[in-house]
Amino acid sequence: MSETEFFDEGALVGVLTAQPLDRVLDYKAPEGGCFLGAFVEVPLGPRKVLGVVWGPGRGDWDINKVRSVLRVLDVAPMRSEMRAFLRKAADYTLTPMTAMLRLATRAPGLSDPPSMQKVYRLGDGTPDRQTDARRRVMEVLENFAGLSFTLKELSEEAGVTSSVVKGLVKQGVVLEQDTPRDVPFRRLDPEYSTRELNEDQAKGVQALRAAIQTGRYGTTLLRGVTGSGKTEVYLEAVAECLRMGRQALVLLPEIALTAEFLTRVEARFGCKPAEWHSGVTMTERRRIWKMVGQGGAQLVIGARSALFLPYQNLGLIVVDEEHDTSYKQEEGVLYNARDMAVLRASLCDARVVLASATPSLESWTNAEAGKYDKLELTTRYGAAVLPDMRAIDMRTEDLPTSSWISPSLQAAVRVRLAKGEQSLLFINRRGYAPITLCRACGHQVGCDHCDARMVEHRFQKRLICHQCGESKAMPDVCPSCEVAGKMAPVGPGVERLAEEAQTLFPDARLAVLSSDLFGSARALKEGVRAIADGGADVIIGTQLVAKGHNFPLLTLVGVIDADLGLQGSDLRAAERTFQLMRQVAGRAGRAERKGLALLQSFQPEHPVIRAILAGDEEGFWRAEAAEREQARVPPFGRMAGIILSSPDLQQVFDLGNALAKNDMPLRQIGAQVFGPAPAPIARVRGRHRVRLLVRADKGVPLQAALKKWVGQFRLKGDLRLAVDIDPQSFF
DNA sequence: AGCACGCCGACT
DNA sequence: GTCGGCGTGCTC
Repeated sequence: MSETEFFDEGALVGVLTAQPLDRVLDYKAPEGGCFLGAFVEVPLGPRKVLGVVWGPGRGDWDINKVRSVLRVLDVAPMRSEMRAFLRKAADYTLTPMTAMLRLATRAPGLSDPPSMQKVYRLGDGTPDRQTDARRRVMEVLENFAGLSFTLKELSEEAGVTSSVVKGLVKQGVVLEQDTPRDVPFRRLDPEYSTRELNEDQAKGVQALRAAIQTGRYGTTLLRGVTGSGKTEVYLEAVAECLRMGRQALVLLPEIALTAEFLTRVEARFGCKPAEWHSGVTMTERRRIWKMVGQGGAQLVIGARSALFLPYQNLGLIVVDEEHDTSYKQEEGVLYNARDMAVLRASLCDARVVLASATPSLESWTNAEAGKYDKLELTTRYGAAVLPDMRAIDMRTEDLPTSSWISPSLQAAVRVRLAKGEQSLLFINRRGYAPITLCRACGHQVGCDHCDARMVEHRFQKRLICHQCGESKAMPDVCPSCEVAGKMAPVGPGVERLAEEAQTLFPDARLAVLSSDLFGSARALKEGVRAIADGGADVIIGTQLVAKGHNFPLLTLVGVIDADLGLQGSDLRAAERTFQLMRQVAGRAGRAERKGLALLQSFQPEHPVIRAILAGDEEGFWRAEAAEREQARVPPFGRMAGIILSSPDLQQVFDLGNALAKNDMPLRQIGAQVFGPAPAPIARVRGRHRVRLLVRADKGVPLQAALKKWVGQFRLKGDLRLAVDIDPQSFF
């Protein structure tokens, strides 16, 4: 590629901005010229906006209207590989480039001058009068010589008010200096603390090291059952990457990004890595963005958006829990972080490690086909062993209505209680009851803005829509037939299960673990720790508990409804259930005690339940792969979803029908259209949503056909259309 | 995305 | 008469 790398002052340059004008805009290069990839500030209408010099100008805009780039920003220019990554990701997901750029500049104040802060250190003057407070300040500065303090840090450490420090500054005893706020992260030491590895782990580490040393792209699927020490293995891969002088990124599902994990990283490398997720402050975001771009951050631990940081020498991306569905962004830019990690790595000669106890069928298939290397950790760490897994056949259990804990499960819990061990009752439903029904007329309380049912949350004494967050008071009178006192909860949620457990085991200490019962991530973490330390005998939990916390006293897992997720037409339902069960089952008996997992099921002969119980992972994957291959669905075919939305129901259906009828561009590549049908949630925040599904064979130019197909229609008014490549949810 | 322009209903 | 509703169009 012969691209001009530098543009002289006045030359026509194309600038990509984050404004939703789907094209690169022409500007004149500023005074002093600019490099390709430079971050710049440009005038756009009455505003100044951020942009990136994307290439030579197109020259098709009235030259008299072309304005000049205002200035080049003082940040590292965007590397060509990053531009290629954004372009390819845009092509793959059918996302406008401007939206991609927005993802890549998700840090505030990039156009501000480097932010400065005042720091204080010891000078060589002596105070006119020595006081207690002044002595304490000087002691602190002497004890931590070489470190610099902010005013707040220093005065707090010394236990004085800030005026004491200011007074010392005036006399030259303490020096006040300006330093940049965005400082490099402390260097991580790959040799800081190495840990004894078992044979399996050592073999895995060796293979990963060799792979990283090649300095080439490649993907490794790292499979390891819960407790097999996956984290230790990939942290050694990180260490090797750091030794090579390259940067590393560890992606975690947002919920798994805990202080506990960061502490582990710190224990391995001697200091904390950069931490990137939605809860990080704006100043810290800007620091990370800038430092990643200039090599002042070696390791980022982050949620999926960390993939779009401006790494200058990325050598390794670890995607932990790669099967986790939260890697697929479901709003805004629809991308799957796992796939984008592979794309990005392939463009910058980095290694990818996909880690999971229960890989996605996509990754499993890629590994089987030899596209990914395979590493397996089979030995469990320490003395822990996999639990026994058995089904409880609910058809033969004697269970009154509105109860969900079968006699067999009750008996198992009682055994644990007698031995002082913990039991976990797992149910994948938040709230008290999923349905609130009027016993007089059959009316179900729904959300006013969405087509979702309102879920009763008894702790909060409200009905909540899990889609839009809308809540209302629990009605006493039926909103439909106006009969009073007939509203009744139907079905179990985690809160209701807790109620039942309390009645069944009145002397047991109960703990409910559900994400919405803790105000903050910190409170949640505290709660989990207290419970893990033995603060409860019976734990009732939702999805949340399936994510990697260690409960040493836990020896029984009871899955209330193992059939949830088997019904329906979701092509990944079986896979999800399998993964979830395996993970929850992985909780039991992580320490020395042998665990037991009991799955309550109305169809224990279902192949998925049978495969889980048999512990036959390979068998499950093979059977599932064969079914999908037969149906030519992912990963053996390709799918795309089209979501249309508008406040006007008629309008969305009209467009949906028009799309379905004018499907020539799709027929040309042999793809089929299904729908239009109401989307998984047919109404969200007052907008009606309709979905079409497209299925195509592998290897056909699906994106191009979709573009052509969708491009036939101009969207009027408030009508919106989103293309979702590789959709994850189907109803 | 913003922001201006512009064309129709109820107000001091 | 005009204040203001938000539909349409423009930004290099």
